[in-house]
Amino acid sequence: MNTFAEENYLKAILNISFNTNKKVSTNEISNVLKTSPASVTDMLKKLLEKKLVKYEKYKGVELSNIGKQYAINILRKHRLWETFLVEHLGFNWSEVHEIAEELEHIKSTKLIDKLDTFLGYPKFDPHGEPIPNKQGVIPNVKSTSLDQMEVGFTGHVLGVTIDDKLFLDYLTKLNIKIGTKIEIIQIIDFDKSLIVKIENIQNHISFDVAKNILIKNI
Amino acid sequence: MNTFAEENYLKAILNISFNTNKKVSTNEISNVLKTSPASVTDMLKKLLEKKLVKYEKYKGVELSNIGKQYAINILRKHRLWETFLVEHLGFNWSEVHEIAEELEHIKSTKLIDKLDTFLGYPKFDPHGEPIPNKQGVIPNVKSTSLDQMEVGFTGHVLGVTIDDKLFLDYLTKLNIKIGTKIEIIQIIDFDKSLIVKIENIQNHISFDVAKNILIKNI
DNA sequence: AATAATTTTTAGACACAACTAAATTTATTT
DNA sequence: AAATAAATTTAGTTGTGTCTAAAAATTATT
Repeated sequence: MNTFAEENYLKAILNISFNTNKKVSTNEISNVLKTSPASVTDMLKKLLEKKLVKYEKYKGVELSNIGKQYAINILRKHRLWETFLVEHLGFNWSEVHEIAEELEHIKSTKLIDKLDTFLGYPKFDPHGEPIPNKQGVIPNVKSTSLDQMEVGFTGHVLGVTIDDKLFLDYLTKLNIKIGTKIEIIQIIDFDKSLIVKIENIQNHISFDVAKNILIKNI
Repeated sequence: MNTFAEENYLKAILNISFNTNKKVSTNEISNVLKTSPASVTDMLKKLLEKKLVKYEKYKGVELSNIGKQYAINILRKHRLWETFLVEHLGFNWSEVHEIAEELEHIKSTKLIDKLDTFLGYPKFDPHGEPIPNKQGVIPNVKSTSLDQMEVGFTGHVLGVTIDDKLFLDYLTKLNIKIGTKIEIIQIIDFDKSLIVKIENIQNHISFDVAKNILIKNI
């Protein structure tokens, strides 16, 4: 079995390379995990030793097949617990990340499978992120971030791509949640910020916010 | 905040001294936690430093008020999680201990209070053990272990005092669970073992087993 | 292509929590 | 009361996972 620290490194590597599939740099990992680059190098050696990553000095890392399996399993646990916290314990979507960061390290496979059953095999977590199934298969939906769309576009929020309290609380204040209908009224050329209509109220949101909101891609 | 290891020591000290209220020895702790006595001494020094225990070299330990609060809170978390696992996820009472040993270290107070609410503020866990409330108050029921009773006694099982898989699986095989009616038919003088009637079937149980079964004390 | 800047790794330390072996203290016998 | 036994503590190591400072490798710039 792996330690918490090892699991957090695997998860970080998976997250960083999720869309790009490119090798991950030492610095990127140290930024995500808020540790020193030296610590990252130390850990990468350990993970290489355990054959959880493919790693060459100065050349970056990627997950091995086994490492990826582990990482996806942690993601599965994280997202199932988040679903439980929101749907059954009454947490709101901005509060659950930190708690799930701890719960995701609970080892029992039987536990997570029973939790999955209890929750009714959900495919998406409270942030719209896909939940890997027992076999590690991640449901995929074609989605696009809001910043890619043009003036006049109308669609519904599918999910968000970051799980940060400040961000989620801000969205909540804007009345944006999963399923919310959004219409793009105007795009400001200068900073690419957007004026959008949500529940018949106009709001001005930054490019950075739009980039982290996913909408259905027809 | 305290580490997992510290929390396990606090819990062990609480468990060992629960009924007696006497000081706990280094050896007792090392037996419970399956570590060396030397490790226990090291940790006791650390806990003393943090004012979580009262400890004098060679004289044994006891919990300080703060230490006791922490320990009771861990007990509360352990037992609430066990209740969740049995009542909502469909585990049986012999499977939940190991998992709860991990879950009890999840930090969030809000989580445990919401779990408590979700479960309906249970007073006893699946083994009949009392669950401390948010204030750390432990419900007390007057109970006696089965070995204290005499031939002819009839009563109902209130709970068990150890949370060991082998023991609980054995009880399950004997058809003993919480609420089960037990009648003492005979006590063997030689080894203090008991012949008991459970669901109209006679069984022979050892003194050791009887000692760990609690029955109502009228 | 040489130099500068950046990134990454190595070297050396440290805190935590465990260990074994040896020394010390306390308890029990004789 | 002295000798023996048992329990406990100290001393010295080890494995994780982190750190800082310095060295080495890679990338970017002139």
